[in-house]
Amino acid sequence: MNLHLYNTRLRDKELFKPQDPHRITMYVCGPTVYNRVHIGNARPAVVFDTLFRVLKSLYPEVVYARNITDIDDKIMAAAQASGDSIAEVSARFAQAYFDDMDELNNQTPTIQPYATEHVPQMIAMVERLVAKGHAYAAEGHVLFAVQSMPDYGKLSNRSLDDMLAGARVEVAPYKQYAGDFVLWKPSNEQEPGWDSPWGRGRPGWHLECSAMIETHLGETIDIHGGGRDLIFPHHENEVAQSQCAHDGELFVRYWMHNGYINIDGEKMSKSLGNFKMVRDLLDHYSGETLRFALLSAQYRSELSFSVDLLDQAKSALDTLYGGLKQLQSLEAIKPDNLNDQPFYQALLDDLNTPIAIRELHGICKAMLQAKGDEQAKLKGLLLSCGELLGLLQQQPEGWFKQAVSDDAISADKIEALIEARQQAKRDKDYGRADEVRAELLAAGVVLEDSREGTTSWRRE
RNA sequence: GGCGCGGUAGCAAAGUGGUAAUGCUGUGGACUGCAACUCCGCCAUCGUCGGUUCGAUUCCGACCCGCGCCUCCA
Repeated sequence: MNLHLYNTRLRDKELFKPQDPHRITMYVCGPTVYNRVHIGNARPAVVFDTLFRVLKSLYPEVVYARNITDIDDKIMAAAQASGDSIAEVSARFAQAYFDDMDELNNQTPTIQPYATEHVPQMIAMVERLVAKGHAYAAEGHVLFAVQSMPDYGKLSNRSLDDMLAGARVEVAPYKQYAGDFVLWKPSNEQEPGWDSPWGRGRPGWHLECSAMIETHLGETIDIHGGGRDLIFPHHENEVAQSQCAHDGELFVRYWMHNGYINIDGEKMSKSLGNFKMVRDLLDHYSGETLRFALLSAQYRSELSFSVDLLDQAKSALDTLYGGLKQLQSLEAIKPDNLNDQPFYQALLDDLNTPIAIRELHGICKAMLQAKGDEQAKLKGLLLSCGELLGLLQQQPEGWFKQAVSDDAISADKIEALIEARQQAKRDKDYGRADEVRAELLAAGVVLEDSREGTTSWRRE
């Protein structure tokens, strides 16, 4: 079983060879908790959760860490605006993030470290960088000297000269070189801060990840993931800090970056204001529908996000759950492994989820045509494959009857109307029967009569 | 200016040097009291122009268009 992954570091797909096949280490950049996350923030969570599942199917132990950044100027601003403390704001939005990620069927990462719980490690790392000549203190700040690292810019494939030519860099007076970035910055009395050798202050943006990776996963990790927009400066600077602190030891073996979610051809982002909050989408679509939509494109591709996309995801899931519903009473026979399955092969090829989903449909179709044990095996296969994607794990009845919005018609009322329609049908009063069906359809409920005369229902 | 990505049916999205998966939608039919579900069938020549090749959507070149990063960003 060979897993191939696209490695940003090499700009090529390559065979995944872990450092230690008994213990895989993966780190993914989590949110800065100053507000609710949008669907673009959810993409890496879903993508790397899927990778987490695949890795667990291949290796005995996978340590997956996803951080919570709970100290940041944006959190300070949010706290100021709301009147709550920084701790209250970050705790509230961290919990909101966990809730949203749960809704999307993401498994809980092995470790969810908080930046504020690793400040001593960050300070220690800065001290080491200063001692090794890679960083310098100036006016209460400590800066990383990018020119001290020959390979700086390698991950993002850019040279120092080119970067500065872009000229969006604000050159602070305390910088020795325009491209140097902040490791530590001073805090005033109103701002949160920690005592350090350079005075009371707080860490720069990139430092936390380096410190938490070192603390929990070691100097060299197998996989580091995040959105494409983090390649520079965030990940480039993480590499710089970590490798220089570790005397050049390789920091990350496989760098993985997911593409953006686009709306009308443009990147969804907070600065453009064209984002959709996960929470708001959940008012209209189930978490599983959102997850399916996010997996409908290969993770490195951009994904065109729209109401259409979500409707399509919902319909596709209806088809798959519809197949499972037909065989509800059939006991599934789970496969021992998925090794020979095209579905699995697709995922092992850099998480080709569109092909994996195609295979899901193929298995479902084959399942409905099969008989006996073969059918039970295909049902088990479909469920096992679905599990690897974090899909199809609920009862079909539950899928079809879940009410997504609060003002949906109740199940009791639906049942009552169905009984009224059954009576009308018995009376051959088809006009009345159709009336009831139209009434329910208007409320978003579709009726399905069976050959036996029973009627089941589902929400659209 | 530097670096990079992409243009495939109405929508979404794979893929391959030998005339293009899959899903959704639409549509024809079977089934149904009528529907829904299900089943059978139909619906693209892959941005443009050149080149290489027996043959290119797939390789090369040019061009057009769109998008991204260049210290807020998943």
